[in-house]
Amino acid sequence: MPQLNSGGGDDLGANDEMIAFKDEGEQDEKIQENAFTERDLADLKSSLVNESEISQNSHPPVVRTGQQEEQRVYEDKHREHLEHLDDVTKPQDGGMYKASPYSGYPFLMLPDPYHPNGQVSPSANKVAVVQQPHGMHPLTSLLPYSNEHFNPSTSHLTSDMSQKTGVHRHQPHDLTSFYSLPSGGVGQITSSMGWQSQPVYPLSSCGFRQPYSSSLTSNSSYSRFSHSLIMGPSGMHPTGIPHPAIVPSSGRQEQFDIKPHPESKRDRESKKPVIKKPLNAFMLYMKEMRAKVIAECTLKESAAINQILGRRWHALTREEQAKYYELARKERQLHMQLYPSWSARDNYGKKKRRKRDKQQQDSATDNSLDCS
DNA sequence: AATCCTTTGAAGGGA
DNA sequence: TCCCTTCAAAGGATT
Repeated sequence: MPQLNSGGGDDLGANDEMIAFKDEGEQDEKIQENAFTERDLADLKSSLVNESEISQNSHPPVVRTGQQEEQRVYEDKHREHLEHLDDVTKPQDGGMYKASPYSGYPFLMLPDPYHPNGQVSPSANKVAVVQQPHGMHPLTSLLPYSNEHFNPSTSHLTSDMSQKTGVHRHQPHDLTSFYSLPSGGVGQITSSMGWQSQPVYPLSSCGFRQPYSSSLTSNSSYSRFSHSLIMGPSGMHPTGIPHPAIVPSSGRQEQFDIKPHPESKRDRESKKPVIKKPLNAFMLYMKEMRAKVIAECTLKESAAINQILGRRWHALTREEQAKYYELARKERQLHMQLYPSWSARDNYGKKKRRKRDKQQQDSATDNSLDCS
């Protein structure tokens, strides 16, 4: 069980996450890893025969002008919105949040305060945080997990009891303030503001898919989520903000179809939305950095991209990793508060995996990555 | 259509 | 306490 009550507030459960650093601490090792990370792209590409054939004539130039323009428009559009974020940004986070460079997705970005020489890399040191409507917590991405918990009148949020463990879960913050949305907030949330989907990076210029078009109307965007947990009487969550953590068990969000069609009771039950696991630090890092890797190395295969990201993750400094651990900790914290009875075990068996020889896989992996 | 691949970290269960 | 398994995201590849 996470140590939720270790320090109260945002200090909850921080220590355990830092344990992961112990094996990666040496600074010289970091330098070496940083050195080979420059080569990892070429290494992986060379290992991918098909990819290398495609990209042998150097990397195609990444067209960013459109993206930058969208970014500028987005920032202008939401400048006023962001001005209100100071109200909900905690002191230790002060000054860390700023507008996301990703257009069409309302990230708050965490510029890296630890970057050497004060240099800020284009995107490597920014952490995507879902932007919230006025008066909402930066981690609002996890708030509307369920209608019940999102209801401002749900007073039990401040202190909930886990139905399974009986562990008393204290609220580090007055979450009711986070849940409270401005009246009419549903209609005020534009498609460009809403985080109705997974984080989407504007990578159309480099061929990365954009599963959710920014041109979608609010209704069309929200229509991906239609379960009673998140939908109001009109087929929408009372807040109008569905969350990516809730997806129909029948498939991915983008595959979800709310069209009413005859279904058996069994089918309906089988399509109950699944409360997904909160993302860990590395997953958050991957979500942010995937687009950058794709743009840099023109790779699309996630397995190869994840290999690169895994190595880059290890190349990060402790401070850089700490940002993601902190975000992940807050995500878990909110997830636990919103779903006290949820267990990671609940989703076991949702994926049917084939058994494979792990040792054989490991040896193969070692060989393929032996390029440093 | 379903699953695999590939990464790290969290969580849970069994020994 | 340790070890193992599963899942979380992603999308092309494979079955």
